[in-house]
Amino acid sequence: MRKPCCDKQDTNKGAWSKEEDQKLIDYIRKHGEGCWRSLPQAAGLLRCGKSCRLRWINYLRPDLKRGNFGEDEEDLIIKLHALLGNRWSLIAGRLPGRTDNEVKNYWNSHLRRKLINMGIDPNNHRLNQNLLRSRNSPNPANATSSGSKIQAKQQPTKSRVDSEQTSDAGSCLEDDQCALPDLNLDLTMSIPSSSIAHVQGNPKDNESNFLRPQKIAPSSNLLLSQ
DNA sequence: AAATCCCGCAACCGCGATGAA
DNA sequence: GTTCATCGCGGTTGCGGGATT
Repeated sequence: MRKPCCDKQDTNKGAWSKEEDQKLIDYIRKHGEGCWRSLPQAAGLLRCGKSCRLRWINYLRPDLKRGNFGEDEEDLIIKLHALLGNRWSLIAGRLPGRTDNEVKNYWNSHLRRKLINMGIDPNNHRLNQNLLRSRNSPNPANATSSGSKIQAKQQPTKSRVDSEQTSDAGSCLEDDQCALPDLNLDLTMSIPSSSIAHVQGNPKDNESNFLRPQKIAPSSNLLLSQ
């Protein structure tokens, strides 16, 4: 049994009711986001602040797109994952109306399997060595990728046992044998003018800023060319 | 029709980062 | 420089419902 995230005994857990949703929406409409710690009490909710924040960000925000991912979105996620690894918030930041949780779930439930069926290791985006070998072997039956559902079912169920979950995808870009050789992942950012002075003063900050998604201004221009 | 399996999604938890005192 | 409170992220879990047996 998991330990509760909040010490308080009188906080609700689990699925949100419509009333709770409405309270949260009403409160944020009036007062805006922020100060999640004190929000539940102020809004009359028996929830911890963390839970409120998550509910708002992942489900209630008015600018959320929801619905199925388009092919262009799928492509973008795959490319960004190849470059960034499991930095879901950073990836979601390039997909308007999508949340990190949504992108993460979609990756784990759809895209991972899709790549596997294509013979690509979803962790490092390289062609699966076993598949490469079997493709070279005289028995073509080994190389087939049909029957995707059956193949998927042979995978250990998601992360529950799956140590593959952790990704070193970012490193594949340094490798000549990356599975996506035609991919030009020229992911560059234009630094907001207000922060240029800081960066110029300390060139090493370029890297650290890039790896710190929450520090990237929403207006940052992350260019992805192909 | 009932039982079981499996998938997708919402929500929770732990932990690192950050900023204020 | 240290401590503490809070926020935000990524990993993980659990439930509901559809698919399969």
